[in-house]
Amino acid sequence: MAKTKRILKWQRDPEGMRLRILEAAKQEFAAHGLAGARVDRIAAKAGANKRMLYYHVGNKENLYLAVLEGAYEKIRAEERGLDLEHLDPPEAIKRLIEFTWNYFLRNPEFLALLNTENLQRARHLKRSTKVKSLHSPFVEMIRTVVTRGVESGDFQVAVDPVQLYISIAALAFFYLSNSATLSVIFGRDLLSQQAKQERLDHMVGLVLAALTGKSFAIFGRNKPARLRVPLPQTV
Amino acid sequence: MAKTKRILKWQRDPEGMRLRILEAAKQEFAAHGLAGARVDRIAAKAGANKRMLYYHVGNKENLYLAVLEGAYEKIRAEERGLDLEHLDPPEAIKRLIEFTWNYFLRNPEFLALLNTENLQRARHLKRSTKVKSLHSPFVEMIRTVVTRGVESGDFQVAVDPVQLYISIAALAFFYLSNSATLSVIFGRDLLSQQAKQERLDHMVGLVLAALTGKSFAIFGRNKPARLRVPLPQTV
DNA sequence: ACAGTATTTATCCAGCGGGTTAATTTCTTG
DNA sequence: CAAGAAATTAACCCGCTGGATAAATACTGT
Repeated sequence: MAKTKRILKWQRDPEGMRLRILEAAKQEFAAHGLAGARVDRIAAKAGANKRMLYYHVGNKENLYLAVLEGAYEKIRAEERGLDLEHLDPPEAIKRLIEFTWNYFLRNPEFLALLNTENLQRARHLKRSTKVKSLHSPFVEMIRTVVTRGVESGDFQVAVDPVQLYISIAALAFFYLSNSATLSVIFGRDLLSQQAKQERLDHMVGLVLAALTGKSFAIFGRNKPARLRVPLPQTV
Repeated sequence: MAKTKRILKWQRDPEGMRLRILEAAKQEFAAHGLAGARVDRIAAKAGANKRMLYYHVGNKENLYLAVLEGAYEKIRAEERGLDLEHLDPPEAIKRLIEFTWNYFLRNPEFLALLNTENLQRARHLKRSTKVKSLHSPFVEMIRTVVTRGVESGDFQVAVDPVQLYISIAALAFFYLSNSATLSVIFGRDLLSQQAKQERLDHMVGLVLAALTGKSFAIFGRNKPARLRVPLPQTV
């Protein structure tokens, strides 16, 4: 009784604390960049004390690197979960594009973190041994899919898998990462349900048309009728 | 004589000062983002005093917006200088891609500024009347080129010009903007002369193959031999 | 030459922000 | 249950940064 009757002010939970700090830091760094992020806000968001950040992770830059490494680990893990090797080549490429698109949609902080790190010219990434060992499984996957596609006659030409990987990422990444400025420039909401569906159709159509030589429109997921009207609303 | 013999401590040059401030600010904001930029560094780089920034442009945020507006004005001006309407459709698209690629290569600060502004969810762009009136001439240009291409039989399908514009920008923008992290991930220098040439060939090939249905490789600028070897260096 | 204005300089300051110190509380273990 | 280790808290420090003030200097019209 005497032992436990006292009300505890707090409980220990080092692992949980560390996770909450990293999650809060991810949000903060993604929302404000490295210089714009505020250590106090991270602490508050994590339901922690500012001192805890330094106790668990070190200083601000270490915290940032830990967040970045976590982000790469997460996407690589999900990428590994996808096995597309057994699909026929065009279908595999389509799935790959859809996965990339949906991952970026589900994890907008990932885009912001990458942009932030590129603003730093990958200064932190370079000193990370962890990230360098995380090869994307997609490059090898694309290589075998493309090879199979060429052999089966589905594809016209054997593209460099790295180039294709970058291009697929680019089509999705740029659209989402720059949706704010693009929406202002074009005066339309690029993140509406319809706009997103149109973008996905466009990306799949573009890449598969390039690979197969067959017409664009047939790859649209649904409502391909939209694509038959080439004179859309004024811009 | 008596008039001019005195050594001047400084000369007035309001326009020149303003230009130097904006140029220095562009470099600083591009290199460090909005929060990371230092007003003192901008002043030093401009060969000016910190007080001058406030005298000429107002506060830090106004300075940032002025830089952003200048960046958009500059690219729009160069875009207008290109008239592609008279070229045959595939050639016009190729030129468009080359221009975009080269502009980004020549103006890396532009990429960084856009990323910075997107991190702010276009907060500043939204309050700029100037930028909103700066429509890119490329969208209308693409629309007519695509229409002509479809009519002449060069192109398979009439794409939405906005989607195509975004895709072309994406292929170049992402590669260059993210070259730092991508170079670490892939363990190769994506900015070497050869890598840049390969990227340009790939982009032109991808887009034109998609539009025309013809094979990828034929659009390469030179050394198309590279593309015939589909099993490149290990990644 | 003189007065008034535009431009530039030197200096200051209040608050913010990352980081630190030291004390307090909880857990572990013998 | 005692005592040391681990985790957490509260309070403080101080350099830096954006911004402000006022004085000095250059230009302009009369």
